[in-house]
Parts: sequence; C-alpha cells; structure tokens
Amino acid sequence: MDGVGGPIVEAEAYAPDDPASHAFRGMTARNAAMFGPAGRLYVYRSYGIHWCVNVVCGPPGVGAAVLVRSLEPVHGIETMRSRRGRDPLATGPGNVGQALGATSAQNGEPAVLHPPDRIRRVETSARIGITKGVERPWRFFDPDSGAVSRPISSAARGSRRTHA
DNA sequence: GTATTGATCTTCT
DNA sequence: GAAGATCAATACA
Repeated sequence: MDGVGGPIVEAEAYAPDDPASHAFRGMTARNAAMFGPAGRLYVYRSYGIHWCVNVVCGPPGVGAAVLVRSLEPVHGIETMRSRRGRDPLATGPGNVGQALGATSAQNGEPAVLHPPDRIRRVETSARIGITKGVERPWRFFDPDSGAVSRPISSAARGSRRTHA
C-alpha cells in the first residue's frame, strides 16, 4: 500500500482454538477475512480508534492469522511521518496500522510481503494486551531491532490494567 | 519515573 | 450494555 513498509520485527500468532483470537468463536462479519486464504490482510478496529493489521496464515476456513505488532520504517518514511506525526513510526499494532494507512478498505486485500533483508534473531515471549490465552508464548520479535515495542516481557508496563 | 485514566467505536452477548 | 489483540497524555511520588 503506497510503497510504505519495512521488515516486520514483532508479531503475534493467533490460532483458531485460541481464546484470545477473534476467530475463536467462529466466523463473523468482522473476522471473515481471517478465514480467507493465506496471505490476505485482516484489518480490524481496536478500541474504536486504532487499526490493527494481521496477515492470514492458515488455509481457507481455518481462521488463523498473525498480528503485525511493529516493523522497522524503511520505505515511505515521509509518508508514515506525515500520517503519524509522532516519533515511533510503526511500533505497536495501532501505530503500524496508522503508519501503513490501513483501514477497513484493506481488509481482505492480498498482503505484499518480501523476503527478509537479513537473518534476524527471533525471541519468543507471552503475548501482550490480551486477557485470554496469555500463557501461550506466541509472540515473536527481533531483540536486535529498536522498533520492538517491548524488548523483553518485564513488569515495566506488563499489566497496566487497573490495579495489579 | 511510575501509575492511571481518557479517548472513541465496532461487534458481540 | 459491555468488552476489546491500544496509544498517549496527565497525575502523582
């Protein structure tokens, strides 16, 4: 989309039998794209103000996808900057959606993916921002990249839910 | 520096 | 009517 993008350095996996997944309770009008063929985009509105971008990765009818949490700004940096107006250009799901200019118009569209620019180290950790299925360590990120929202799961901002 | 709340809206129960 | 895969600004220590 618009030539903006960059290497994905943080992502989370969501499976059909995953209580945290939008596809957990079956197909609905919103998550229909998750049940489409692999390589499509699934874009949804988060908390009413953010657009989160997923890449469908399962066979049609399954309902599996990967949430793009952050990427390194490489292409179309100026465009991202004008769209964001803030420093972290594409760090965090909502920010990625905004930087890419993703809206419901991109929902179900084919994703444009490229091979990695280099071999990247990959760490795993528990997923972030969810209330169910937290025990599944299905967050994948590159600890060597500065664009990752949180290098390692720690108590810094882990549960900023009301009280602890 | 750390903790907490506000903004804002679609979808599901 | 409530929840939700969030971000950013403000309040307080």
